Amino acid sequence: MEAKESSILDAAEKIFAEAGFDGAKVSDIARAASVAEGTVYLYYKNKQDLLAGVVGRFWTQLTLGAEEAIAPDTTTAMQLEQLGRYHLQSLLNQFEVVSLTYRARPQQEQDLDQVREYVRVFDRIMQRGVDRGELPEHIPIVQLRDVFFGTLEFSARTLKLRERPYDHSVVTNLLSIMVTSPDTPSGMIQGAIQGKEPSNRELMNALKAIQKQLKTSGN
Amino acid sequence: MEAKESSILDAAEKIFAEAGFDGAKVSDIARAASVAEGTVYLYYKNKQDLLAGVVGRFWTQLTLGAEEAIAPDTTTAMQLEQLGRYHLQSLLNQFEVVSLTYRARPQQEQDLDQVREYVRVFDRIMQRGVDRGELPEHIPIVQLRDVFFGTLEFSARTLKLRERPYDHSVVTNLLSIMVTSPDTPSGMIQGAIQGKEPSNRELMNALKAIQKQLKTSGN
DNA sequence: TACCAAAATGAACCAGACTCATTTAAAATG
DNA sequence: CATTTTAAATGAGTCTGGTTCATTTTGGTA
Repeated sequence: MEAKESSILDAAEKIFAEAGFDGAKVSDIARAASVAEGTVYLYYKNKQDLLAGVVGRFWTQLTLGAEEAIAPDTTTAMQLEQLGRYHLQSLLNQFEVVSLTYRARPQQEQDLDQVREYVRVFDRIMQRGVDRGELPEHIPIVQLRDVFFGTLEFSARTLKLRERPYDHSVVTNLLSIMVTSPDTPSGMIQGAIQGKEPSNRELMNALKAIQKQLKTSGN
Repeated sequence: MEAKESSILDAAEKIFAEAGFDGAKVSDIARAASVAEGTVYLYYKNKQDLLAGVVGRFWTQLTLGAEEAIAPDTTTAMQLEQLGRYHLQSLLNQFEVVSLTYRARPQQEQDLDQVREYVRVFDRIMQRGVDRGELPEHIPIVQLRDVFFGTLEFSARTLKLRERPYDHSVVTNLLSIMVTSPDTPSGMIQGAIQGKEPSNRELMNALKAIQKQLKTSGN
């Protein structure tokens, strides 16, 4: 039966999430899934492998949700904002399961693949932005991917630590420093603007810099 | 004896780093430290607490090293670059110990404190930048801190995954999107510049944006 | 040297992951 | 249907490794 496997996964996710990996007993998971302890081991080699199953499924589903959350026919900046919002909300809503990911990493390669699949959503958005001419040709996508996901993950931890809910300014600030749109000449400046008033000195600095750049660059 | 406690920590760090938390046996650690198994429990409540000790010491030492790595009398951008270089190098050189941090998190608050102490190095640099007038007044330091450390941690993972050594462009790119210096009007643009040629179209866009900004903002 | 408190020891204990001989259910065969 | 074959499920028992604690050793003091 296929249904049994996923019922074991469901039980495992529940128990892992509420007790943590070490705190969860395989016997508890078996009971929650209404099977004998030995049955779990027919489907998963060991407890680690079971965790890998839970984590892998989570990221697969997250990928599906991400594809849905992104409007295909809009600007790159808008798509990044949608992905950012979706990602941060998911991290916050399912914080425990996300945390389990770190427990799975070293072992099974399998669930790393799922994570890899997930980050490709970002790569596709950026690549399309380049193809459309919305982004410079030689933009370092891989490094920006680390900026994007790294920032969101640390922001999620910060919010959890301070027991704060989802905060959209995290996403907009992140985008303002990543994407140069007509309205956001620079991340730092943008941050200051939304904090209070725009600082003319900062704007002038940036302006002069660009003018110098234009003059000195040969093309 | 105080020396015995740190010799146990040394042994634990070594064994944890090479075998992982689960793979490390307390009996192995005890043998490596040349004490009996029970002696370990005189100094640490349990295996988790021992891990917290290792992790806590690591971050404390990292903080000391960071303070040293930063020249006190230089620009904010330079100090951030120094901290970034130091941090990324440390993450790469001691990747295993850093990974152990995640295993310690949920439990003991103690070692979280050490991590908190570490990130304050960043806060101090930024705050000084504001005080000196190098940075806008209302810069969102806490969010930028997540950008800084989140990006570096994810970049370190990416480099490890691809078995690449320290890459300074990670730090410079990060700074270019975080800090608006005279030479880096915008992160995206800067990325394109160092990738190949500067894109005039991008520069013009940013220029026009700033001009518009200057006109429309009342002050 | 005798005494004491603190430090150290490691055999024994025990929780919990994992195994496997046995049972039960399902499918195939005639 | 009855019978054989195959697969799935069971849970009592094994075993590993973290933790405890009665006993021993150490180092200082009278």
